[in-house]
Amino acid sequence: MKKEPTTLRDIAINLGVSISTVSRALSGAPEVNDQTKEAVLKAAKKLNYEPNHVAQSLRSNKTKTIGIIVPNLISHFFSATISGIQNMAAEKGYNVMICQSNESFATEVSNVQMMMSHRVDGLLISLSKETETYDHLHPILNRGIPLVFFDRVCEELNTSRVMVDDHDGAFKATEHLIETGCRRIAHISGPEQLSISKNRRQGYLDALQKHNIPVREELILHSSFKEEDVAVHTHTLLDLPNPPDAIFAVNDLVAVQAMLVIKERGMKIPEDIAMVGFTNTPVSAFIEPSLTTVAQPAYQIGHISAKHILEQINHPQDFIPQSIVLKTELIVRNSSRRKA
Amino acid sequence: MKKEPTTLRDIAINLGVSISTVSRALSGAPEVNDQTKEAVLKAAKKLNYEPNHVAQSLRSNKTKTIGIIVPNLISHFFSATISGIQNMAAEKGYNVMICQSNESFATEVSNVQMMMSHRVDGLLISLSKETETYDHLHPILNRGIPLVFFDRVCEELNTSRVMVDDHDGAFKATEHLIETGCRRIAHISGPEQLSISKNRRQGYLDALQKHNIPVREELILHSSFKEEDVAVHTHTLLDLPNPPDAIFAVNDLVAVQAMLVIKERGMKIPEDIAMVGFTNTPVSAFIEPSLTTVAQPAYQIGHISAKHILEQINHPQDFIPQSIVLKTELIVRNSSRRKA
DNA sequence: AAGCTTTTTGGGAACGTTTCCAATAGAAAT
DNA sequence: ATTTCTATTGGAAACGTTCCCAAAAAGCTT
Repeated sequence: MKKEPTTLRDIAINLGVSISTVSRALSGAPEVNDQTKEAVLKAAKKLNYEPNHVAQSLRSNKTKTIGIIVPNLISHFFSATISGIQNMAAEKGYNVMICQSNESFATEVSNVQMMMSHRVDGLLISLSKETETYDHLHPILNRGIPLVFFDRVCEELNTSRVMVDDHDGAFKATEHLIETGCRRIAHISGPEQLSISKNRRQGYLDALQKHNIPVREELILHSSFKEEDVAVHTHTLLDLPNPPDAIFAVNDLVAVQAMLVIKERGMKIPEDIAMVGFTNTPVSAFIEPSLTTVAQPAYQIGHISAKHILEQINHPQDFIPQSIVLKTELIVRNSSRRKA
Repeated sequence: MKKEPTTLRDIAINLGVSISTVSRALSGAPEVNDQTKEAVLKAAKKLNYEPNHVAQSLRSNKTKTIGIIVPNLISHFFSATISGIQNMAAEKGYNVMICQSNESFATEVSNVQMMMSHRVDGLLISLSKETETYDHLHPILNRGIPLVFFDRVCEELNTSRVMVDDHDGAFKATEHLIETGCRRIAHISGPEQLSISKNRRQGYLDALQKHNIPVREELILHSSFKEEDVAVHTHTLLDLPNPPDAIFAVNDLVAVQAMLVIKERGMKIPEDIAMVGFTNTPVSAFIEPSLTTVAQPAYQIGHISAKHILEQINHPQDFIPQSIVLKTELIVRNSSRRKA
């Protein structure tokens, strides 16, 4: 029933040569005679030989695998990123092992441990929203395993990072709202410890400052990414004595949830209140009104992250940690189009 | 700089005991003395021991890894499925290795080979749209590696399958259109060889037949999933002398693309033409008008697929191939709401 | 024909585990 | 005191590779 896979030994016995010779023939070593090489290749095919990657990994101390840890797989941004990573990895002969932290720090810790046990050649990670300490990553660094953060990065550790210019994107978004005549611009931010929350918030603040618009603390709210949470915050904003005339949300998901509440309350977007999101999720183009947003090149982020970590894996000597910052693009749609 | 990971041998030397003892202590074997066990555990922690999963795999002939091959990672359906798989796998102590075929048969073949090389304990696959033969999967079956198809299944091989009742979903969708008064119902199908295309098409046909509506061949078009392709087909349908008053699309993506063309031509949905999709992608709820669709429990599909393959892995003796068919749910939204 | 280099091959260790089998020690039983 | 038993430990093989080193074979040179 269950047939044992063919090994080098099987081929060697079949041909009456040594295991070493078979190994050399299959790995394309130059010292092996052309005829024997041909015979080995033929026998390998006949016996359906498939190299045992596990044994190769043990022997070579390289797994040709890169680990990926993301908060979730389901949101479009992360799945697009992973798509970019996987395609680049495959191109270079690497495979990917994927874990979701489900936004839980504890799960992230055990994911990291698992990746270490698995002896991945490198680790790409986007932090969970709960992550505030980085001790769980020290073993990775101590062992010299290449580590690259993407999107939700860690600014304390001396590693490479791939991200977009969150500050600039948020700045452009906010400035755009100002230019369309909004003056009471609220910001629904994300979990405070996340780099993206901090940077986008700062971009928002700096845009206000540039245009001499005073910051009103009550217009800045931190949300977890949960739907109920966003709804509550939106109601809070709309219930203010002097409610906002625009909301800049930390991402499209939050923006969309807020829009639902606004529409439910019978208010018009953008006439009563303008909306801007972040990321350019597919939904943003289709929702009514279509959502102005800051586009992040998700696939590119993955592609570049993978490329970068592979370089670090294959040329560890000339590696210096760097922060790769990609450009965002403001996509103006109907949720912010109003006569200024 | 790069520190070598601690091995059992390191712990053994550190304590002056044998490797066997260390191994037994860490694996919780009963024969080991309580004091030595404790000492070993302490030393392991002190030296940051992390079991070498590669060595364990080689020795045990089990990788505790399940492979996943999907056409793409980026579409919501597949990422949701994978999320379900990964969470279930993690719960049972397994990890996942993921490949995208990018809808290419050649890539799928090499993905399968890679999975074999990696000695995955089981393989979950959703076929590429180009896949028409299954020779590349025979080695998997011959070696007795559990293989489970999901969503885009193979009906020729004697393996387990997890899918939704595509026929029933399509039937309900078509019947719904008929009930709202549509009589010239077109169907934009998918690649012909895909099981989902065949089954949804048949559901559509059977609903027409049940209601004595003659089938018009010119109203049934097969599309690749490419956007341009869908646009061309939609124009073709609308240009017919007797154009359709409804379109049932093989999935939401196709439906949304068709809607764009319809709106572009200045026609009203659902008044001029009603639309129904399949899958219940997030976009379908937000597009204007909101899209009536047949909901597939994507996460559940993944969860159940993983659960099933794990049972097959761990209890191969009492395994019998089965087809697990999940229910769909028709979600009526505005794209098909018209006074009948 | 003997010595030399070059080409090709084989043997065996090693990677880090697990596990079978044997060995030791002490305790219990006679 | 001798035997028998149990509890605990160590040694070594094995999983399938790769690669170092030595050995054999073949081709050159003198």
